[in-house]
Amino acid sequence: MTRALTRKGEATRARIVAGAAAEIRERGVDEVRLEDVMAHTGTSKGQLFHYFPDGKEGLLLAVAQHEADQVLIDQEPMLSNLTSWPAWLAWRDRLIERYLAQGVKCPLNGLLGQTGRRAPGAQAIVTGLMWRWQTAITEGIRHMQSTGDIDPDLDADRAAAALLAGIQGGVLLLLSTGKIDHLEAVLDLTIDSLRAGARTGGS
Amino acid sequence: MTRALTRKGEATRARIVAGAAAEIRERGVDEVRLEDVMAHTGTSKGQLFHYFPDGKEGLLLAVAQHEADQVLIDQEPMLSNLTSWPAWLAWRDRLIERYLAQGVKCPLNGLLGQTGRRAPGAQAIVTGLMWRWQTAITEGIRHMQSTGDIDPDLDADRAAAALLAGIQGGVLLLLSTGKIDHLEAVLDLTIDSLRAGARTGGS
DNA sequence: CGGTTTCTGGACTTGCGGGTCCATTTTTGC
DNA sequence: GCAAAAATGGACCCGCAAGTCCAGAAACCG
Repeated sequence: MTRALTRKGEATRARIVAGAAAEIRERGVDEVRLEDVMAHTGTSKGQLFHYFPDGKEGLLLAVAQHEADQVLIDQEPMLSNLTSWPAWLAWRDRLIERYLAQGVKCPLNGLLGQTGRRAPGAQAIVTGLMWRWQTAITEGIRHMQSTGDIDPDLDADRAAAALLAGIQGGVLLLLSTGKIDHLEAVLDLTIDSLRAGARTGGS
Repeated sequence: MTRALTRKGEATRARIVAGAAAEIRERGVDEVRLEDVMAHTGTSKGQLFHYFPDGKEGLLLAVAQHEADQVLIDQEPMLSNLTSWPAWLAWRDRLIERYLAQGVKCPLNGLLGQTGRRAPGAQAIVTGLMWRWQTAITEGIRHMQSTGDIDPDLDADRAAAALLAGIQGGVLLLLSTGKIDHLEAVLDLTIDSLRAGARTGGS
């Protein structure tokens, strides 16, 4: 049933999603009109509603999923290979570099709150993104515990939760203040803290 | 010049701001129509534009300021008295309790991104809030350093930045997932980390 | 090929909600 | 008490952008 898209159709659909995503990143969800998407992607209103029968709602949902996936892809291959301290630092550097580059034009900004309100399903997309993100961090910590680089008594899930929250807050503050300082501080201090109780262990 | 409000006028204005704030907390910025504010506060359109000549823009700005102030007030008197470990824990408990209670109905949700887009000045309000918040935390850390409860070599500003980011992210994740776990993890792990290098001193 | 489906373009409708206006009532200050 | 200023109520306007519709072009498939 989802079948019914020709080659050309699929290409157009993808073009719409990518274009809309870019437009939203640039100017914010509620500043982007369907008309803007049309202009930016060279499509007509008929096409928009052909590919997204639910209108803006559906389009926003597709964009949200697209952006959520991108957030994790941008952290690869580092995020899936947190197997040594240099690897952790490389990941840290990638995050800083990534968010410094995009500055205020953050996909999360569109996802959180804004998209969340409009599209009910967007909430699920955000939750899914956070879950995958945190899981990857947890696995990294577990691996380091298995090699003795992190205290095995540490609650990996809890530590990953705290780190993820720190990152989210750091990005949030980057959006508000324009400074990367918070994100840097969180990453550096948290990673240092993880290194602290290495094989010396204990209370 | 700002003078021109009678007793009654000031009361009405305050009623509008408080009512609009409540409405926005409940249903989100872009779900709240001027009409809703009117119904909820028992006012007419004429009044709204009488007190907020800039229309919705101005009203939103006033609401944002009101909510920003409230966020800090809700943390008092703990936030301004981080002078012992029990005090820190009391502050921690207040935060958890506060956010657990309000759950998804978070003023920040309205402030960040949403209001920020619409009202240019809202950005400044958020920045101001974060600055005041972080300053209070920094002072708490400095005080603990002066009593020897925290390693004096620690960069208080940086640590406060990280903690603030963690809190923001924790709240963000509370909004997304409905779980308080992230916020708890951040507070507990960060405070533990601050306690760690007490008077034993650094490396 | 030729019938069928999908794709594309764009004119048109519609409803919502912010903003304007002014007439009336209440308060203020002398 | 009385003019001036502020407060109130609500009818009206108006633009915008989402959504509808359909006719024609292109692509698919046997």
